Order: sequence, then structure tokens, then C-alpha cells
Amino acid sequence: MADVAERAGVSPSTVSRTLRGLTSVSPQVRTRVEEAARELNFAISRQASSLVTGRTGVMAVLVPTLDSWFMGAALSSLGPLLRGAGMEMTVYVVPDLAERAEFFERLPARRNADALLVFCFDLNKEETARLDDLGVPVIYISQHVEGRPSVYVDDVAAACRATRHLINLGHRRIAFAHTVNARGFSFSSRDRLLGYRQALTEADIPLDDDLVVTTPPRDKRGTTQAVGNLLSLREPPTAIFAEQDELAASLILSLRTVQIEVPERISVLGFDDQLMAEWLDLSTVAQSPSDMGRAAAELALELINDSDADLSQHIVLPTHLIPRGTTAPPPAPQGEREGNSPAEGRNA
Amino acid sequence: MADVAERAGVSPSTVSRTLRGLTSVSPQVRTRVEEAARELNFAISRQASSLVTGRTGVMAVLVPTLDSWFMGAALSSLGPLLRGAGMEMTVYVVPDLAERAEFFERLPARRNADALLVFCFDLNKEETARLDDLGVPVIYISQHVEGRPSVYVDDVAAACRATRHLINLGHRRIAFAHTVNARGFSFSSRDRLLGYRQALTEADIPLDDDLVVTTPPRDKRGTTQAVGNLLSLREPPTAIFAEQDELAASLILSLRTVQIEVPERISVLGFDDQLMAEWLDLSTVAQSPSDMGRAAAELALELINDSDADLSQHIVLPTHLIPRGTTAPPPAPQGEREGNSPAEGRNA
DNA sequence: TTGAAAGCGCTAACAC
DNA sequence: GTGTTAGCGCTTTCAA
Repeated sequence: MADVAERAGVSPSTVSRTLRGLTSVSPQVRTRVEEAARELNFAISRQASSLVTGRTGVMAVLVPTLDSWFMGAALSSLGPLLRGAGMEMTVYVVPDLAERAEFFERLPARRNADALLVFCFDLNKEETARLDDLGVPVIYISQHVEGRPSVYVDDVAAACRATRHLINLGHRRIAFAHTVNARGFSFSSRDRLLGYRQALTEADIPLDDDLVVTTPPRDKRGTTQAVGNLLSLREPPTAIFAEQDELAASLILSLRTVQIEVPERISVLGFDDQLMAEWLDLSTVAQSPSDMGRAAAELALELINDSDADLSQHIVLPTHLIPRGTTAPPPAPQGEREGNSPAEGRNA
Repeated sequence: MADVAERAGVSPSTVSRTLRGLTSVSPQVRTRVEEAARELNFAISRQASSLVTGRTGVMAVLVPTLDSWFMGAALSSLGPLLRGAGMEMTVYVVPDLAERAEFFERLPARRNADALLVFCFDLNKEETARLDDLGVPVIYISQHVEGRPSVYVDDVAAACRATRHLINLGHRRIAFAHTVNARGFSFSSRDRLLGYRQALTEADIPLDDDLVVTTPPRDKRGTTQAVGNLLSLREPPTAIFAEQDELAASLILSLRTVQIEVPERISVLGFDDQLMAEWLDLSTVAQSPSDMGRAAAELALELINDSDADLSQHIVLPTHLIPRGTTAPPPAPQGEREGNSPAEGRNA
């Protein structure tokens, strides 16, 4: 910077003012400085400036993985948005409990970011408290934390509506498939199961734990086995609600492998509306991770700038049921009908 | 830090030494300092320390998007590896040409990172030169840049082998499907086309531009249309080599929609071996983005520490042809046979 | 509108 | 093994 100042024949302060776009610089000086900076290929060191301003210009992002549709979409939308605000994005990938313990022990984001975006972690009280005294705003995405800024969809309601869709089609034996996650990374999954149960209860359909199956994530064999378990039940399901599209896709392919047509014999309903849902013509519940990312980033920027902004606001984004080709009425009418709620046609 | 020093009854230097894990601290003092640091919830400011050490502790990563299988896998493996080396990862998402121009204009990584990992960009000379004078090592991933450290797979050879697999099965009308990318983001795609052409030429199969189709990325309609174009050719293909699994998946579903069985009527071969390949039982060429990420990170760390390390080494990672259920011999023997190369059975 | 000087929080070189 | 001191590159008073 001293070099630039010398070359432009001004003081370092003036160079600083110019490069930060302050107005209190005469046009001629401004041109001279900018030219010198360009010639010397100069860029301000964030390290040095943040040392004095107290701002790092960094948005920290905590994610369990980047290898998922949700994270990819959410963070891709984040990047350009932050750039617009002059911020950079540093990403902490914390895939398992060991890394997680270490993260919370060392808390590397402390003093090294202006805000922290926490994605998809099911934090315990202690962890939340630890983040609280990070000294910067912490925004929770795809999870709701009491009294802290959060951005999420109402998974319970969405799953409930989705399940009702199946009920309204005439299904009464409805399975719920979810993936086992490492403990502490599965907020939405739990809520979706709640929604499923709620819909069944409302429709007076008895809950049957045999209909709730669990598979390891992204495991073809596990899915096949789950399908086998469901089919070998005395009264097998006529519909399966999968907690995620990926799982739904896997289920459909497993079912077709054993010559069970979807939706003729069994309906399958997903959650997410990611790309493969359209390809597979999969009925699903749409949510938009990029909207969530954007909302979270905007909220974070607001909290950074207004130190006295509302720290406990929750942004609940909408979901949409998208009926496609994998859900249809069950193959043969099930005997009992009496419990059917009279309202709500098929337009759940 | 001064607070910690005071609380522990030592000087700031000692605190610094302790927290950096230097050995020249007596055990008792070390315990006292660590305790004080914990009690005060103190963490070192990277900003301040990098100002004096000249190291930022940051690995910058330049990617076109995060919303893709390749990036997700590559960066997920990167995170923990960097953490192990005490580094953080800041990600620059540069999705289009406008953002790209701005990135290269401002070069925000300058002085704010110890190394830069450039993923999947097909850079021009000027851009490469601009990165050269960034002052830190720049590693190119999934692309080869002459004289610069690069990590990639041999797309030409892999595509050639893959095409030979189809030829060896008896196919002679082989289509190549690729996605249109924004100019400058499509290094591998180009190389895979080259490999395809090379294999055909070696087998004396005439190149036919009608067999090379292009679709917008992730566009169902575009795929459907491409399939339509291929099927309406006077002599339609009996096999399609898709530049990526995603595209292959989309093609298969399009084909099945119009009642064309895969592989009975048309074989489909992908590239990547991502999750959906296994699900769809898709024959494909496997590459490992996480290995590429790891190799790149290790190379970067080496270049950071050895200023005189070999700056032009290229790491070429292996690919594997994985024949699964979507490739089979063509339905009916094609008339002409004379051009067949005698070598190489079916074990391409 | 510009410059001089102080200092942000840390580390490194040197003394003890 | 520990403390003292100078200074990394910037921004920010304050004075001119």
C-alpha cells in the first residue's frame, strides 16, 4: 500500500480511502491512485484491514457435507450473494461426530467470521450455547432453534400434507422410509416422521411400526432389504412415503427390479423435488434450498449490520406438494372405509 | 490475548507459544495458560497472526458451482483434510462469465489465501497468467494446464476405452451426447468427445456429426428432443455414449418413456460413476472426485511448504470402465463388418 | 480534501 | 523457558 501511495504521490490514508470507495477523495487523486493500484497489481489485505475494523468480511458456513443436493443448491446460491456484499465464504465441513466434537472444542470460527450459518445440524443445548458466545450472529438453516434466528420449512406440516395426499388417494397401509443418519444430523427426518404420524392419526389410521423402515443412506442393498421387509408383511403397504427423493428413487428402482409396478401396485412419494424427481416422474414435496440459503444470507447480513435487530426471528419457507406419476389410488379397494374424513377431495 | 496472559501470570509471548503448541514452554505454565484461555473462551485471531507470519491459513477454492456431484464429492473430502493441516477453506463460486470476469478483475484471493485450487475451469491464457502472479501456488483440478500443477483424469483415453467397449460389443452406430456448457467451463466434455472420435477412427468407423448431440444441462425436454433427433435418423444409433452419468440417466428415462428398451434396443454408457449409476445399473466410466480433491490438497500443502517444489507436476488419476446392465450387443447385426480391428476381445 | 500518527492483535528476534 | 520490543498492513482519529 505504501508503494501505491508513493507511486500516486499521496499518503497511505488517501490510498485507503480511495480503495474503499469513500467519497472524500478528489476525482483526480482517485484516478491517480486507482491507476497506481492497478499497475502494481495491488489488492487490500483483508487480514490487515479486519484487524483494525473488527470486521472479517467472512461468512462462516457449517455443513455436515457438501455432497448432497440440498447443500449444493443452498451454497451455490450463497456464493454470488455474499460476493455482492463484499464478503467471502469459508466452509467448515463437519461430517461426523468426531470432527464435530473437535469443531465445537476449538470453535475455529471465533473471531474469524462476521456471522455463522449452521446448516442441518441437530444441535444439543451445549453446542447451541457454545455458538451463542461466539460473539457473532449465528443463523440456523433447516432447523429451528428456539430464540435464535432460523430459516426452515415446516417439515411436520409438509409431511402431514404429503401423507394426506396418499390417504386421499385411498391408501390406508402407508409406509414411511427414512435413512439412518449419524445421530445429530437428522432434524428434518424426525419432523417428517412426526408429520406422517400426525396425518395417519387424524385419519384414524392406526400407526404400525412395521411400516416405518430405516435404511443406511445411499445404500442400494439396504433399500432392497427395506423393500423386502415391507413386502413380506402380512399386510404390505400400498404406498411408501420416503423422507427424501433420493431414497424414493432408490425404492422405486428396487421395486421395479422385483417386478412391482409403481404406481400400479405401490405408490411412492418423495420429499425435496430435486432433479431426479422430475426425471423419474416422482410425486414429491418441493422445497427450495437455494431460497433458504438466500434468506439465511440476507438475514445474516442484516444481523451483522444492525446489532440490535431482532435476534429471534424465524423464517419459514413454503413447500409444495407436486403430484406426479408415482402416486395413484391403491390397486384394490381396502375393505374398511368408515374412518375417512369427509373433507378434502384429492387436491391436498 | 493480553487478558489470558494476565490471568495466567505470564507474558503474551508465552501465551502465543503455548497456543501454537511450541515445545519451549514448561508443562506447568502450559497448563496454566491453557486453562486461562479456556476460561476466557479465547481463540487466536487468524487475521492478526497472519499479518505477521505472512501465512493466511486459508486455502482458496474456485468452483463454477457447488451444485454438482463432482464438486460436492471433491470439496467434501477437502474439508477434513485441510482442517488436519490447520487450514480453512474459502470457496469462490463463479457460476457465469460475468461473475468470472469480475473475479479475475478483482482477484479477491490475492493475499488472502496461501494457495488456490481451481476446479473445472477452461481458462484462457490471460486468466492463467493472472493467476500466475497471484503470488501463491495455484493447482488446477480436472483440467491440465501446461507447466502448472494439475490433477486430472485422462478423459481422452477414458472416453476412448469406453467407446471401444461399445465397439467391441458390436456397435457401429454410436452416438455421443454432451451438454452445452457456458463457454469456458467444459474442459472434460471436449476431451471426452475427442476420445470418442479417436476410438471410432481407430476402428475405421466413419464419424457422423449427426450422431453427436447436444443438450442443455439438466433439461428433460432437451434430452427428449435429442433422443428424438437420434431416433429419427435414417440409420439410428444402437448405442449412446453420454458424457456424464446424469445425462445418461436422463437419456435412459427418455428412451424408456418412448418404449425403447435399454439395453435391448439401445445401449447407454455413462461417465462418472456417481450414485445414480449404480441405481440405474448404468454402465459407466468411474472417476473419483474425492481422490482428485485429496491429491490436489496434498499437492497444494506441499507447494505451500516447499517453495522450491516442482511447480509443473501433473497428477493423472485412474479411471475404470464399469460394465453394468445398460450396455449389451446391438439388437441385430449391422451389415458391414470388414473394418473391425482384430485385436481386443470384449475386455476393453 | 489530505496527511501524520497511533494502534488493531499477534509473532519473531533478541535478550535474559 | 520466558519477557521485551518492534512491527506486520491497514484504518482511524485528529489536525491542517
